[in-house]
Order: sequence, then C-alpha cells, then structure tokens
Amino acid sequence: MEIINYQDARPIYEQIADSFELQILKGILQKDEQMPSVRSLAIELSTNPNTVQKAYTYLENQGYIYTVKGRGNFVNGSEHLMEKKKEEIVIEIRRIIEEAEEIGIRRDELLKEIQK
Amino acid sequence: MEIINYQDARPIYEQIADSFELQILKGILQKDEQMPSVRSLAIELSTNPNTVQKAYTYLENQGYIYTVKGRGNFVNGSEHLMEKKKEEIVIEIRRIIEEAEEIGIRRDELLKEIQK
Amino acid sequence: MEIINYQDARPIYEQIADSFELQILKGILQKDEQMPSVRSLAIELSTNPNTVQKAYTYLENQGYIYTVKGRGNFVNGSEHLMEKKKEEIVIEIRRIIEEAEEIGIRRDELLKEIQK
Amino acid sequence: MEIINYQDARPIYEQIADSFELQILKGILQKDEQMPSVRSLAIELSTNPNTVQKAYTYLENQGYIYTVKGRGNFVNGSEHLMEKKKEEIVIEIRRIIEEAEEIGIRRDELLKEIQK
DNA sequence: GTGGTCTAGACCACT
DNA sequence: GTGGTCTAGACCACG
Repeated sequence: MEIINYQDARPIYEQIADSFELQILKGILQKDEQMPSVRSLAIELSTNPNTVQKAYTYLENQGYIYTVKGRGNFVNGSEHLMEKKKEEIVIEIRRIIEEAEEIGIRRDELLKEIQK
Repeated sequence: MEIINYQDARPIYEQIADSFELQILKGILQKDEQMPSVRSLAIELSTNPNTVQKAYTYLENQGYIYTVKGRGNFVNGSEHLMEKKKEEIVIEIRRIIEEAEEIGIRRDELLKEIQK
Repeated sequence: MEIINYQDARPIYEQIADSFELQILKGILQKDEQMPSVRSLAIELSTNPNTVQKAYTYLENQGYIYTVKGRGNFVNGSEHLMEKKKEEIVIEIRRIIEEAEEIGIRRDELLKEIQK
Repeated sequence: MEIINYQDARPIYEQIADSFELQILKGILQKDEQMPSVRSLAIELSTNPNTVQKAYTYLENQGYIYTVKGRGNFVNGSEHLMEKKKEEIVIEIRRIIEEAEEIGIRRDELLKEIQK
C-alpha cells in the first residue's frame, strides 16, 4: 500500500495518520500490536522522523494508539473508536444533505440517488 | 448575512466564494446580474482586494460567473449549475458511504441513521 | 511575567501553552484579542518558532485560541472553557482524595486540613 | 495486582515504585520485610532489570526502603512515612485550590463539589 | 507579514 | 533502540 501521495494536497503527516486510522478501523492492525518505530517508518516512507512523529501524536490524541516510553507506540482497541467514527460519518452526511436542502435539492431526491 | 466567519478554519477567499455560490444556486443572484466590484466588496468585508479577486477567479473557474473586461463580473445562468452541484453532492455522499463500508459500517445502518 | 523556566522539567512548549491558558482563563487576554505572532513570540522568548507553533497548536486543540490563515491566532471566549477547567480540577482533587483513602487517610481528616 | 499498565503514560519505573509505595503505606509490606530481588522482579514483570533498579533507587531516595549490600532491599517502617505522605497530599490539594482561585474559581464552590 | 508544513540533525529520558 | 523535544532554516498558502 502506498501511504504517501505527493500529488495529494493534504499534508504528509495527515496522510500517514489517515492511513493508519484506516488500518486500525479495518482491523488490519490489532489491539496492542506494535506500530512501526518512528525512525524506521520515516526511512521506509523516505520522510523525516518529525513528520512521522506528528502523525503519531495526532493518532494518540485521537485515541487510536498509545505510547510506552522507551518501547514504542501500540494500537488501542477499536470498538468504541468505530462507534465514534460512525457517528462522525453520520453527522457529515447530514450536514451535506442540509446544505443541499438550502439550495433547493430535496432530501428524498438525494436518498433515491444514493440508494441506486 | 455574515459572509466571513473568522472562527471558521477555511480561508477567507473560500468563504467568500462559497457564499456567492450559494446565492447564485438559490437564485438570489440572477443570470447576468452584476457582481459587486472587487474593490467595493473588499471594503464592505474589510478584507484585502487580492482575497476578493481570488474568490472571483475561483467562481469563474467553477462557471458561476463570467468576466467582461472593463465592465465587471456577471452571474451565469444557474440551471445546469444546479444539476452539476447535485451530481457533485451525490458523488460526495457515495464516496463517504463507500469509505464507511470499507471499515465495516453497513450501508443500511448509515441510511437508517440519516433518515432519523 | 517570565514564561519559560529552564529549571522546570516540563517542556518549553507546555510552559508557553500553560502560561497563555492561565492568561485567557484569568481574563487578561480577552475574546478575539490577537495573540503574539509565532515569530515575534519566538524572538521574545529566545526560542524556536516551531516550539511556539507547537504551543499554539496545543492551545487550539484545547479550544483556547483559533487561527485565521494569513492573519494570526486569536483568543476564544472563555466562558465554557472555565467550566471545563473547573470540572477538570474537581476530578483531579477527587482522584487524589480517593488515592489517600486507599492508604487509610480519612476524607474528613483531609478536608479539615484543607479548610484551615 | 497488576503493577504495570502499558496504557498508562507514566514511565514503567515510576509505576513500579508507586505500586510498592502503596503496598508499604497500606501495611501490606511490613517493616524490615525483604523486597523481591531486582532480577526476580524484572522477570516477573517481564521488564528490564535496569528499570526495576531505577524504581528501587527512587524508593530508597524517598525513604521507603533501605539497601543492605550483598543482602538485598528491605522495607522501612511506615509510621512517619504515612505522616509525610499525608502532608504531601494536603500541600498538593492546597496548591491546586490556590491555582483555581487565581483564575477566579471560588474555594467554597470547589469544596462543595468535592463533598458531593 | 502570518501560520502550516517539512527537513536535517541534535540531545534527553526511558527500556 | 524508542519516543519526545528542540534548533535552525526553508518553502508554501493566505491576506
């Protein structure tokens, strides 16, 4: 899997974080599994350790991983993270639908299109 | 209507562009109506003319307005723009749903939540 | 006010963040007031812009400030931040008292001492 | 009792030290009782002997244990340690309350919340 | 000029 | 070896 796409406008650290978020939510990375070390991942992705560090700090703030000093970063359990993510997605879709309604696109029209 | 919200993380030019996009799609601004001049709008919004210009350029690229040299900027017709926008929204929602399915959230679960 | 204390074991960015958190909660910095720019504060504190940036990012995540791209950082309103902070303090004290009870120090003994 | 919690952000040596501090203050470990050897504890906790040694050094500095060269580590009496600990706790809580007062949270408000 | 991101390289605490 | 922090200096988007 290619993690970094330089064409992508999003910052590198965000692409890295998103990639791991996805792997954790999909269950590819399991609870308490060790993440690649900051340094090794930096080399693998041909990027700077600080950039990887920033991604990991973000993932830790979001509750996806936890850090053990001197040992490394490890994956957190994903059950309630999945619930949180689902909630976010629902809110996101609702927001888009409401914006659409504001410009006169009817909700049922959209839902019909989506269900196709 | 307040056009610029500084709490909003989006860049100013984008907020301005979105605001006019909305007004055009809603029909508040009608076909061939003249847009405020870059300078006057910059003063009204207490912002930089460069910022307004950037918003107008963006709106022109998106097909919402057209420029007549020496005369100003004018609104394009909104019929097919509305269709285009609706298409974009449908694609956007579909993309989100597909991403959700990738991490194991079922489509019908989401749709049930949305229709609440 | 001296913001950075090199004897202090806490990282510099945290000391900077805490200092501003305090100023905002005390009302010394008011809603929508502009924060010092990253660069100017870095010079003033004889530290690196990245360090100040890290402090500001932290303050933004905690809801103390907001960023306007190209303009600077500004103070958020502190009303509900104050509530949040008070909640945190209460939880912190309760935690300490419970730990004390575990080793046989009675709650009322402690409270009597505190009220002196 | 689980001594090490890797989810906990505190360093391992500190968690080990705290755990023994608690056992001594609770009286589970009695005066002059022998502590587990550095090596055996390291094996039991699946951690590094250096880490256990660091915890023991810390406990010795705090007066919780004493070392007899060639024989091992032994528990100190806990009577005056308890007094010292209680003192520390009171000071800690007072410090927090004073900080709260600095940002305008009233002492009696806090005490009311705590007693709930 | 302002913040946001990134690189290169360093030092420290912890294991 | 591992993460966390910091410095010095650079480039980009935004206004």
